[in-house]
Amino acid sequence: MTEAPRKILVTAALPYANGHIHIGHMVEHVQTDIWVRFQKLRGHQCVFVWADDTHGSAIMKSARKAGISEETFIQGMSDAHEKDFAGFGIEYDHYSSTHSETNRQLSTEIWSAFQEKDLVAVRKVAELFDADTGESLPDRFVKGRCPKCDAADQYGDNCDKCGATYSATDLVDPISTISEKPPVSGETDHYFLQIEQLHDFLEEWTQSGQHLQDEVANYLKGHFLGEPLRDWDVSRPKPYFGFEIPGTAGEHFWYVWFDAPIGYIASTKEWCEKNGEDFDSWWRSEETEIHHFLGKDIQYFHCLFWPAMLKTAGFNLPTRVHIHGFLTVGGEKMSKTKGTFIKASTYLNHLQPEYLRYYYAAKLGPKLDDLDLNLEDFVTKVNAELVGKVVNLASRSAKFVQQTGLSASYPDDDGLFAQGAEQGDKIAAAYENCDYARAIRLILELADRANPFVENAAPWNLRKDESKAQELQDVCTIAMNLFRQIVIYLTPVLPTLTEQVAELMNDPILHWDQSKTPLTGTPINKFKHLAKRIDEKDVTKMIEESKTEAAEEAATEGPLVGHEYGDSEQPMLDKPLTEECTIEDFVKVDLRIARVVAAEHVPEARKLLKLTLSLGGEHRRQVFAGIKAAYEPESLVGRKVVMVANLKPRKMKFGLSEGMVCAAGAGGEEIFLLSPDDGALPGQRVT
RNA sequence: GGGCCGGUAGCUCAGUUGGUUAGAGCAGGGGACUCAUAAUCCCUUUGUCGCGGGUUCGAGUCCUGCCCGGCCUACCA
Repeated sequence: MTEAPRKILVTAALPYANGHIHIGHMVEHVQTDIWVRFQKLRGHQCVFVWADDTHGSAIMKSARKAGISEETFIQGMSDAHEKDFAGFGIEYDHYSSTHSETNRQLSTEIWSAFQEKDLVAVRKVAELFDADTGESLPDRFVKGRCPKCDAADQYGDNCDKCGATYSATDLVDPISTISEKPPVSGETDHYFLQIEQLHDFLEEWTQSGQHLQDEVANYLKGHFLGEPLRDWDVSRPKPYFGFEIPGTAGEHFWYVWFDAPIGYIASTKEWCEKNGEDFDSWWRSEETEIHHFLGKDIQYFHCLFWPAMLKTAGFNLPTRVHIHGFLTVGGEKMSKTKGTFIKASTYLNHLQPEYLRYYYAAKLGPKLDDLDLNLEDFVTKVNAELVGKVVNLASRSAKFVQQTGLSASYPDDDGLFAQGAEQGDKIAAAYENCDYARAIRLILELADRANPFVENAAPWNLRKDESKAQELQDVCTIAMNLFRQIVIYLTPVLPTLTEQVAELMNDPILHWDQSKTPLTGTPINKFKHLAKRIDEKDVTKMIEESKTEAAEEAATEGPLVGHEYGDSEQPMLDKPLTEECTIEDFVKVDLRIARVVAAEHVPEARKLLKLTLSLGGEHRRQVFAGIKAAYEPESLVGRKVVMVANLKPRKMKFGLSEGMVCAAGAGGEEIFLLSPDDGALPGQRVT
């Protein structure tokens, strides 16, 4: 029952470039990947595009904290994201960034459409700015005492302690979390999209029952569509990391949520250009289905603003928006202190990606319910179902046919294989509806039928009687085919297992319909373990590592540690960190304690002093140092400094310089030599 | 306070348009097998289907009130 090939475009929510991927994100990524792999396996043209979401205040802040440019920051994060996805077998067709030229162009195009339809309004908005950087401060970037209960250290939107909500301008003794100084209030122009003009369209689109889950449609109706839609503020004043709004002379930028979803289109466009595809056939064609996967936290963006944008600019509307719930671990929100805030990379240090893919699949339904990762359940399910029932089928029958291969024709199996083939339609329907939990249940039923078959046929007994060689081969041909059928059904979830089985049975698995025809006459390769059981210790180790990571993070970037000293961030801004180096790189530089034993002016030099440094004993070095403006020679004699002792000597106009002394400072008169604490001796190495 | 979702065996859940004695897996108990990754197979215990009303010949399934849990939201998008 093969359908006509469909043309399907799929997206997952764009990961924000402000942090690493964790196992909560993976729920969505696995959900999406399974759906995409399923569609491809069914023979449809299915393309999965996505990108990093890279703009906004949070990115600026993080980049600054890291002492690097935003561009460098988002590139590094994007690389890390892609690595995590690869580790989990997420097979997208194109990964882009919202900070791309294509996205800028498309954002401009959509913006123009709003302008042409006269749907953009400009109004003054009161807001707070950082005193140093002049940045507009989102509520979460302002802290102060709650105006209601006086609790300290509260964000500008609501109070953790008493639950009061207010605006950032109401905070008592507010400070900017950027400069730690009181913010400055002011007023700037903001650009708004008047989406109320599209109210009727949105009402119809969201309530049609075609595109959204019922809960979502109800939510939108109850919260937004029951009254006039407020104008949507899509601009932020400079400085802002994002795209400048055309015609605003660099004063205004699009709010990150304006250009983020446009990244779906931009990524598609890039993919089209790379693959010689016609862009309009994907985003301006009735033939194409568009499916978005995302979490319930961002549903209103995707179900109100986004359709409004697409409608206005004349793009395809989403065929279906698939919204999922959040991940809990052990019934609770992920917690850093409990070690359940597990990064994707941390998981991969300890466990196989397919285990989590399987577990998520076994628990994912089409609703918005939260998914709970119960670690005991996780171990049990994977070991009992995946390894004990499914994989065990192969490991108990493959080796009996290793010599002979599969029978030339498929033997009578009392309709077992045919039943499995029939079940395939139900399984496919479950996948199609994102009811993976149901799909897995249906698949396990097949395994629960196959194991008793092997039990009753008892190939281990047939083996003992040479006259039953044919029967033995037949029994194993059946067992291996039942196994393979199950594996085909699990392919969207467990792509690696499928590859292993294809190799074992010498027949590639490329299409769902291969589950309808038994494989015969092929050789069977030597059996190798297809999946290890989970060792609970690995789970424990993973939790421990997560705890350690969280503790380290808290130590290095504790919220306001050190802020009482009032150290400015300027030096880091002036000279961002250079690229990371290894300890091997570092030890190449031999830093030593040295004592200044002589110092004199170099008459012809504008900046240099000539120093004679002692490394103890008879070890002397002559060094020309550019510190003339800051130090008198006589004040230096006798003091200890830090020098680069293995620097290649350099011939200068005034003589040979045999090293460098270490100093910091802005330059000119502001140069400060490093000195060791008392006790460090000349000649000792700095490590 | 409002909205949504859920409350079925110790645990995780399934129960399709209301229809006979309410099911599965795991865990527990007993047995078998020994090919397999202490896997597998057979047998087996356990339920006031959250509580109270109502509709119906008949309700886990529909209506209603309440209790409990989760998520969202509280004039913010």
